[in-house]
Amino acid sequence: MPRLTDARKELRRAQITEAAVRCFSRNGLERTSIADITAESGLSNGSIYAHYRSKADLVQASAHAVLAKRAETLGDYAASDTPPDPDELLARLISAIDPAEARVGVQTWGEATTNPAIRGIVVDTIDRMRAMVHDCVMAHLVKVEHLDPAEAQEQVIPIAERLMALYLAELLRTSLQSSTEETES
Amino acid sequence: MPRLTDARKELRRAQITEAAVRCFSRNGLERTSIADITAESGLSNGSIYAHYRSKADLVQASAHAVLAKRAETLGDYAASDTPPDPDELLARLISAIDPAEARVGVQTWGEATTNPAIRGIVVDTIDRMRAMVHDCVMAHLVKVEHLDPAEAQEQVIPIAERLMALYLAELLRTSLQSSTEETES
DNA sequence: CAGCAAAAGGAATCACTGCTCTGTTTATAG
DNA sequence: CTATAAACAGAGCAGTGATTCCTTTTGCTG
Repeated sequence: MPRLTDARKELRRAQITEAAVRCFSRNGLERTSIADITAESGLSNGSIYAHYRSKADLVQASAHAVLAKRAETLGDYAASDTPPDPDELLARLISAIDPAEARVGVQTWGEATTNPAIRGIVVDTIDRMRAMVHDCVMAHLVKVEHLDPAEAQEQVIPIAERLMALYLAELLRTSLQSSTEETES
Repeated sequence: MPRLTDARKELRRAQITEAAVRCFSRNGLERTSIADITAESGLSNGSIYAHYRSKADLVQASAHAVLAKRAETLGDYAASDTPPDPDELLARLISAIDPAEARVGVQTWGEATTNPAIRGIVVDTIDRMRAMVHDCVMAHLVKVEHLDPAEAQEQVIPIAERLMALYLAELLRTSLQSSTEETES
């Protein structure tokens, strides 16, 4: 049964979402046409539909890719066994922000307000990140600050909340800076 | 020279933007057609174009209306001569959030990432709000906490930054809650 | 290698939407 | 009250863009 091997198929899908993300970051989710993505990916109209059922499907996959990548970055820090202090963690998260991806991320927030599928992805990712930040801060309070777990439990929530808020605000700020200048990696 | 008196003209414009905001909050900026706004406002296609040059123009006016209203709410608190303590200020701002407007607000963030006109409005409003929060916190530190102005100057920036971030995060959180249930005022 | 199904290409389709245009109605100034 | 120019209604136009369909090419399996 000749068809693309799974690995190759995954590559094509990635190639398409990456092109899509570039287009989205430049022109927004809705003002990007399939033709734009066709041109950017070097593929053709029809072949995109061989990999994604519809544009909505592709937008969903792209949103997921961008947000998941962001959560993964955080996951790396969270896994470290010397938990960074909260301000340090925030600084690292902020320095890992890519402007183009920030733009698409903020676009997904806007889309999420009216599109249930995207909302699911956004809410889910934010919740997961919040939980990781929470754990990270908790670990720091206990391991580095040597707080009593019960005491740490009391302090951790507002700290995690504040970190998430500052991070989201920074994403917004980045996304609102000159959109047409910097592009490539 | 017979035409609508200025007050009446302003009323019509407001009637249109209010209808537009309701549509946007339900379906998003791009998925709302002029026909939708026509139906929602009880007016007709042609008459909308008598008041707004284009859809982009109308979107801009609606965005401005939503954001300006939000800034105005903050302005009221800032003008008070008994400056609220920062947490109190935040609580008040949050309680003044209207879900439908939060949705449109977040949509404007997404739009701002690729639309210079909207970006101008968004950046401008956020800057103005940040300045007001800054002044408000400063006033509280000096008048209520009786800090030395020089000392207050040092502390005010991170506090204002944190307040803005928590407020923006709350706007986002609100906008991501069930979009199709609650609507009316 | 050969055969074949899937993938790629790309022109054609079709629905949709922003905007314009032509009367018709209405609010205002005198 | 009347004249008038703007506001309004709503059908029509033109352009756009997602999706489909059919043909050609390609990568996989036996």
